[in-house]
Amino acid sequence: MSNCNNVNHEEYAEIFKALANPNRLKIFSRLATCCKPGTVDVFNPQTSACIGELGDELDIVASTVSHHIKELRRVGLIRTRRQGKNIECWVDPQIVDDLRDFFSF
Amino acid sequence: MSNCNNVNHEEYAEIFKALANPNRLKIFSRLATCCKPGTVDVFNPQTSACIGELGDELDIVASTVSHHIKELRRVGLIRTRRQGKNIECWVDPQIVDDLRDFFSF
DNA sequence: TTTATAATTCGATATATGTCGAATTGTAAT
DNA sequence: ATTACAATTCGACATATATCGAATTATAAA
Repeated sequence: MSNCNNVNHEEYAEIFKALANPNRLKIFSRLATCCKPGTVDVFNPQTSACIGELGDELDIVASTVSHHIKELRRVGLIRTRRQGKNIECWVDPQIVDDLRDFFSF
Repeated sequence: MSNCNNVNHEEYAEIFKALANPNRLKIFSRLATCCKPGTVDVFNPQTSACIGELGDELDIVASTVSHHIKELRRVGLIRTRRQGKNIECWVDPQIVDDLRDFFSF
């Protein structure tokens, strides 16, 4: 269960680049967190959010949030689906496990 | 032992930025890995390396390695000390634990 | 003291990024 | 069909970054 360097560094560098911007990191944390009031499970669907919500919470305009979401999605950190007028965003539990493993040398 | 968002996002964004470059990520992995032949412990001092070694292994000129090392050091991912003509570089075990915790939501 | 080796700093350049506002597209409600 | 709301795309700008080679500095050996 340890990394031991059998890892695609290019791919992980891309992932870390996605987490290297404070706003994107906040978005990711916001979507992954288990501490939001009203949530019980780690990856409770309740922790999902849409572009507008995220923009309001972080005080960024929608176009910028959209851009960040695209980037997080590109590297596989989050998933999205349209739900009516909104785009629902959530974190893929698998990637969090992978990242924890990355740091198990 | 879980992150739960009580975290300085600015600080971690800086750390991830340092890991966002393939060459820096390789340097970090190289220094942190437990799989190098001849090493037994996770953070065995044998896994340390100097600028020249790292440059040879990754085929980058010394000035670039030096620059990357400076950056990794700045954000606390590695430590260094001068040993004669060489600069010895190694990974601080604590930061690896911190990073694993970061992904324990 | 001179020479050799390792690392750092400096200057230059090309490339990428974050952010915004305006215009556009997609979806639902009236 | 019109209106309203949400998200995306586009264009622009300013800022940051990765990399190299040349020049410099630090340390050790002859």
